[in-house]
Amino acid sequence: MDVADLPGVPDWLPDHLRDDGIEELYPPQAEAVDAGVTQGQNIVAAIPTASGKTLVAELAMLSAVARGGKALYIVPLRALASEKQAEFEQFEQYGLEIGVSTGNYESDGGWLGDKDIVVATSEKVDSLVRNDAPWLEELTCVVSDEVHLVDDGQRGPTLEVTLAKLRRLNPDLQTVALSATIGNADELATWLDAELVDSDWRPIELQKGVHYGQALHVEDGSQRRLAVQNNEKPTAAVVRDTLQDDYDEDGNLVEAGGSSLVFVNSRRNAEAAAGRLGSTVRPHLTSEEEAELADVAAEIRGVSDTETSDDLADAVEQGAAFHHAGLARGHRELVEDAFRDRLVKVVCATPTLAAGVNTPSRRVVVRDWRRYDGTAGGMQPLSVLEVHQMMGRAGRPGMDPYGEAVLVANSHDELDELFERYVWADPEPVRSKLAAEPAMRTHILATVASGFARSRSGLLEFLEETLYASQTDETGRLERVVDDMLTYLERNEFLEIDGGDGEARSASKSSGDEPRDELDATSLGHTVSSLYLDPMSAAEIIDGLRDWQRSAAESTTADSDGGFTTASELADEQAAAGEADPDDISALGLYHLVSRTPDMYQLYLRSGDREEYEMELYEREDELLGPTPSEFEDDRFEDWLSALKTARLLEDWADEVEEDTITERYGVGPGDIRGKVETAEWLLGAAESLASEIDTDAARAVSEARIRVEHGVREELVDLAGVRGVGRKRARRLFEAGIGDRAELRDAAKPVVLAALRGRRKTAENVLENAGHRDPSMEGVEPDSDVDVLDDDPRDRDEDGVETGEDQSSLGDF
DNA sequence: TGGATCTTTTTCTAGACAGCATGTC
DNA sequence: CTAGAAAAAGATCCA
Repeated sequence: MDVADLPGVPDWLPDHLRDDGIEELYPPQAEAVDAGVTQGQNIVAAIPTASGKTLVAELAMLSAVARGGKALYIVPLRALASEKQAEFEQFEQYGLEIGVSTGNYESDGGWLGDKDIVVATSEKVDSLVRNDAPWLEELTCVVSDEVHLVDDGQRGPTLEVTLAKLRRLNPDLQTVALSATIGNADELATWLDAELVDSDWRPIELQKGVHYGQALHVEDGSQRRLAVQNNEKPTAAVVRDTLQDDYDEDGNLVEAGGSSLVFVNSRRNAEAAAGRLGSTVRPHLTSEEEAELADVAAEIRGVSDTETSDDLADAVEQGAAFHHAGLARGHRELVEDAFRDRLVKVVCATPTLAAGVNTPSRRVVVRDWRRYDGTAGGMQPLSVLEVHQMMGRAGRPGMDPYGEAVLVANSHDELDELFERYVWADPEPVRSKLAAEPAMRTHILATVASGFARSRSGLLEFLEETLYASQTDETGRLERVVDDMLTYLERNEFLEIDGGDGEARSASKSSGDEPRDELDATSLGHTVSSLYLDPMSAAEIIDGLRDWQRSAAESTTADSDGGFTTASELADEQAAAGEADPDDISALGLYHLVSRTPDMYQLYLRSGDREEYEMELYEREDELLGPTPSEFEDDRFEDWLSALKTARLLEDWADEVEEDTITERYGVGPGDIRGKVETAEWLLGAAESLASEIDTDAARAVSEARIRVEHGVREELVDLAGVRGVGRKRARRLFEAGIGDRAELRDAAKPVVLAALRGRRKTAENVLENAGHRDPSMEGVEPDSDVDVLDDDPRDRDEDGVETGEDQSSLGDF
């Protein structure tokens, strides 16, 4: 189909596409147009990655906007939100406004309601629905990218429920769902009342195969010699083969040496493989490449001063790299960019890269096809869909003649099994996971709190609009889970279930069969829902805070009857007893409280950790909020300990412990620290709201603990670190120079400030300006030479900030 | 005695969304 | 109930 023949799109689009070199639509795209994407028709497009899904979405959104509407593009990852934003910004020249909204980032320049196209994560959209964003009603088109993720147990239900809510909010909403090729795309189409475009057409051919012994067995039945040299591992042989230039029968260069993407099943394996493959790659590098790689390596070392950072830089110098979630954001971006620029020849990655941003490669090697799964008790094979997603990264459009995806077999039996299991196999069908309890807990509360359902029957009626309902005939299970969760939510004072009296009964349609029918969220329930907390997390936090309040009140009055059951009873007693002192809450207690909620992904206990943290627990038990579970309640006790480990990491961070010390002490990567800190920040923010809602005196302490993790500083730096441009390092340097807070910074002698900031004039001016200094100019100011500039690890410093020296600090090791 | 190399035992395991109000070194 | 790569520890050999 010629781009001139597109119905319903803006006038400028055909020319714009031609300028991009697009004259004709790909077959699946044409199919989508025939099915009516540009005319408001609902579409499910199940087509491979890189076969032009984005254009299908753009056609739908641009034609919707051309009709005076507004479009929403839902992505599964924040990183994809920014990738799509960059892509859609090409339309700004035609007067369209693009907005982005994710948890950590919201595009500036006006309200989202004024944008024509908004890009957001599914959770963010859910949150917008819960908080009643008025512009959602103006939507005329929603695109859901990677919609096969409704199959995901944790996050799938959110997408499913959110789509159902958006469609109920606006019955005329055009829904475009983009999916990988899956077994049951027709079921998705039925659910969404959509036309189905199901195709495995690709713009570049993808050849799948399995390597075994000295040969690569290709899916068309052919074999190619691919020899493994002396001490080499099969993966290295495949990578080496990819690096070699390809010639055709006449000796013409067909394809210069290409890059490989190797998928493995653990971070450690990724790092080890990258280190080893460096020696495979190095001989193939030109000297210019080596020089450029050295620059990238230097940048990597600059991102963070940790072992991970060093290891990555060492590998990159050799033209190899690893990629996993323990990397800092900066690391990831540097690796992705260097790989796209073809500077780095091999990336060894965990699944981060299969689901993440677009990083195609000439060849993909799926080295490990099983992955450890504790809940299943051992190694589990990857799903066909997942392996196909990895393999789909092979072949860069317009650059490679074809892509190759290679699985690695270690025995003849495995060779056969891999062909059966992955090469020939179709992806498994996508199944809704909505009926799982954790998902129901959250979404029932949200659905009631935001008014989508006001009764049990209304709730069930709403749930009928989900994929789950369309996939099951067995309604009993859903009803059972709903009732269990309603009971749970009522018991925790998030919901009220009424209707036992005659009035409510006659109002409900079901005329008495269901005596308790009417549902209403309590004020607490509304708070929990709009904070986006799992109700179980909220309950844990509330219990912890109340427990503290109770024991604090008990310690201020000699007698107490204990046994408070409600917040108001507690408040009465506390009024009689006098205020509880928020200073008795230790930061560790609060970090532990949020670390043990289901919203925090806890650290893993390794061998030896158990004893270590049992000791720690014994020493600091009184700082923790709530009763320690008995050692005989195995699971709960284990959780308690790993929450303690997580809390200790947060405490270290808030005690200004160096990044590399933390990564070493807890066996995590720099990216994990950020992740934990970010989650803790969010949960403590939520805890702060809950603390004032339930009327405890803890809010101030929670707020301080939050600010301390946010900036990674001790108590005395909280005020300074709040100044824009001042983080944990600069705040500490200013403090050591005698500047204790924001006010003192405003009045401080400029030479002292300049010296404390290590002579950086620009930085000093910025800092002074942000602190509200009348005349921040540093012109002609010389750093005060009496100021000692700290450059050391705070561990080596005692309370007064005096250097204690090596020998003394090493005593602490015993 | 030291070290290089080979062999056995032990260890350890993917990912990442959200509030709110604005910005690290 | 299930695996397997890599790190750590142990064993062997030779100068």
